[in-house]
Amino acid sequence: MDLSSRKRKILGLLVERYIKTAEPVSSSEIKELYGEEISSATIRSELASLEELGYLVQPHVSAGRIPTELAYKLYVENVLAGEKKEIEVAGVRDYLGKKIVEIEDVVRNTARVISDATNYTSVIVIKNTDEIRIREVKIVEVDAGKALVIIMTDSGVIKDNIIDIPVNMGSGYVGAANNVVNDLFSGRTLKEIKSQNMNIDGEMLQYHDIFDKIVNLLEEYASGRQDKVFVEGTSKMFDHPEFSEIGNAKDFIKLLDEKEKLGKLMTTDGDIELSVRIGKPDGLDGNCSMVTARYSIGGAEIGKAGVIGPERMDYDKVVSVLHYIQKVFSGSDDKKENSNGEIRTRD
Amino acid sequence: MDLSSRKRKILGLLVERYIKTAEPVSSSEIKELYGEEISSATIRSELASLEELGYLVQPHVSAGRIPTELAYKLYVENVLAGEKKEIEVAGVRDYLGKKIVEIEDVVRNTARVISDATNYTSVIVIKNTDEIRIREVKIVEVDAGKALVIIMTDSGVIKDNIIDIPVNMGSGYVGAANNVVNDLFSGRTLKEIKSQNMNIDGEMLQYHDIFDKIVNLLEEYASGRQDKVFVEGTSKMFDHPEFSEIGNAKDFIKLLDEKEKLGKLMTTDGDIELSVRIGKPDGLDGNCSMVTARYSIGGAEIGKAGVIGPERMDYDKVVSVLHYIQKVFSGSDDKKENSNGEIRTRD
DNA sequence: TGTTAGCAGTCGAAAGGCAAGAGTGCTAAC
DNA sequence: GTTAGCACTCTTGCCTTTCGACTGCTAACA
Repeated sequence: MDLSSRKRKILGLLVERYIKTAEPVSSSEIKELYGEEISSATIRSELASLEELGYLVQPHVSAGRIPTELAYKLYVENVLAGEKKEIEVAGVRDYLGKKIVEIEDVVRNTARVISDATNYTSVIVIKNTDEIRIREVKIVEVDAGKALVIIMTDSGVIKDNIIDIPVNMGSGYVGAANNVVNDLFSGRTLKEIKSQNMNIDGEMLQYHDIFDKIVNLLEEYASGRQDKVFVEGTSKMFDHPEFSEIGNAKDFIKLLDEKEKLGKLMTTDGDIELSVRIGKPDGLDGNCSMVTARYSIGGAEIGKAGVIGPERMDYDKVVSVLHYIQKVFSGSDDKKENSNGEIRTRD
Repeated sequence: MDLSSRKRKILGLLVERYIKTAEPVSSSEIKELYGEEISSATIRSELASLEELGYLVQPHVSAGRIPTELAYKLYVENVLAGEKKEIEVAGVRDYLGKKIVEIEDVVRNTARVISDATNYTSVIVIKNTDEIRIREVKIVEVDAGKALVIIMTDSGVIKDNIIDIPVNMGSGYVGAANNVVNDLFSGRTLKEIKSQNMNIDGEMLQYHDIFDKIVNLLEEYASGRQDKVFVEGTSKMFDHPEFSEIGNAKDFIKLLDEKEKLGKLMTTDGDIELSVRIGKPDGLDGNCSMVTARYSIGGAEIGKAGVIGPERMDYDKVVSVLHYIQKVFSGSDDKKENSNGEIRTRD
């Protein structure tokens, strides 16, 4: 099943060429690219053999070859195994100056930067995971029987939500609840909170209700039902010829339109640092591909950032950009001290 | 310049027919629709006359006629002048049960409902106007020198923002600032606050800085730079044949992609209850039309809700749906009491 | 003067045919 | 195992023809 080194070289050249031109690649084109002396006839016989092995197809008999999913996967393996290209993406580091910023603004801007740098549509999902570390919880009464719960983490304010609280409990009630809840939650992740099975007794019992509601809120985030999905650069897809056919364009936009489905798709690959998914077998319709990377800000895991585009995608560039974003936002190449978050990088 | 009643009738039938079929309408088709006995030759001469007047064009000599912008505008005038169709849109009233909900969730869902009911792409912009009445402002310290400002209004929590505060001011500082700020802001609109020229003196002087920052925040909202734009049902555009040409589709998606521009476009028509804009002269490219309506929740003006689609749009339906949404959300047909917001309706 | 039937004329869309070009597979020779 | 040469296939573009849909015009009629 292993390919000869010549086959590998030819296949690699063909994939790269096709990524660039979106046209079937002929034997004579490869001859040009090959470097050493070799005849097109030899290449033709290699191409025929690669086709037999399932790496290539011919749209029709008098056309060149185009790569199959299998070929892309092999190509991507090589990209991931090799050194990442060093890419500097303008405008990213500006966000790192301020430590506390509204997380959604950072995310929206990150998405835009990724889209502009890669020229593909980018998607970021804020996964409300139970790995996020809570810095502080604030309960603020906003109306009779209603309170706003604000959950602050290392990476900013995640979300605010309204909960019901008991009425007629006196003016000190909310303040006291605040203290109790913070004793229990501050500095912990939801995972820890759930696994720790806190003991609530004596005076604390009266806040049991609020405690439960906050855990419920946190779990609601963690369940993924509330994942927030940000899409930027939708119109970039039109720059790629596969979407000049109206049917493909429609499928693509539909995918982006259904935010929940898209969010799920982004997160189904689990905890992989950087994952590349190609075509139908990976749950993507209409010969699309998706490259996603873990997305952390200053050590706190936020969710996934990624790119979605045609199967014929510039994987090398996309992987490099995402890798760079990952590196910068994780804070690992920054002198900034990070108190309590783990830092994860690839290298 | 006034049209004969027969011309008006023919033009009306033609526009409606074209809205339905997206095909040029022939004289014999109109003959069928006309009801009374009339020959196609007569209609042809009327059509020729309407073309001369600028209401119709012929794609080519052996085709039927299609309406021009002028014809649509006349048609829309009639739609707006006539009785609104009574339309009941499923799923809207569910949101009105709870009074305080996160405003963004309501908006997102409203947008989806509008899109589903009309079968066009819908856009809602939350205009951070200075007409929004502030219920309460909460300042919460989140970090040394950083505080989270939460602005609550009748229609929910609008937004939270981080501001810098003086360091080393003692633990009571933020609490006291809260009281001062609320004395000044609660129950007022930004407009009132700005026009009132509050006098800040004595003890209050030390909070001057915070006061200014909050006013700045509010003004930033009001300036419109921070308008939030929600788009739903992007893929619906593909259901309409004008977007089966890739160029048009691209223009349309680009328009939706540039959220700031889109937001501005939505709000440039000022304070009109329900506005219809058709084609280039109204700032829209690629024969698009846009119908927007004032969008209030329980008396508090939120922004604009609208629909964007091809020039050949079912204006009658769209206007009815938006009118219904407006009516329901304004709270005017609901028994729910509304304490301090003005209620505005059309009828 | 307005309305109508009839007819010639125009133009687009679809279908068919032809030529050019691109690229392959095969074969035979090295 | 590699290569040159050649026949073969299939797409693409272009042109022509045909068909059909509508119109505008004209002449007759109320």
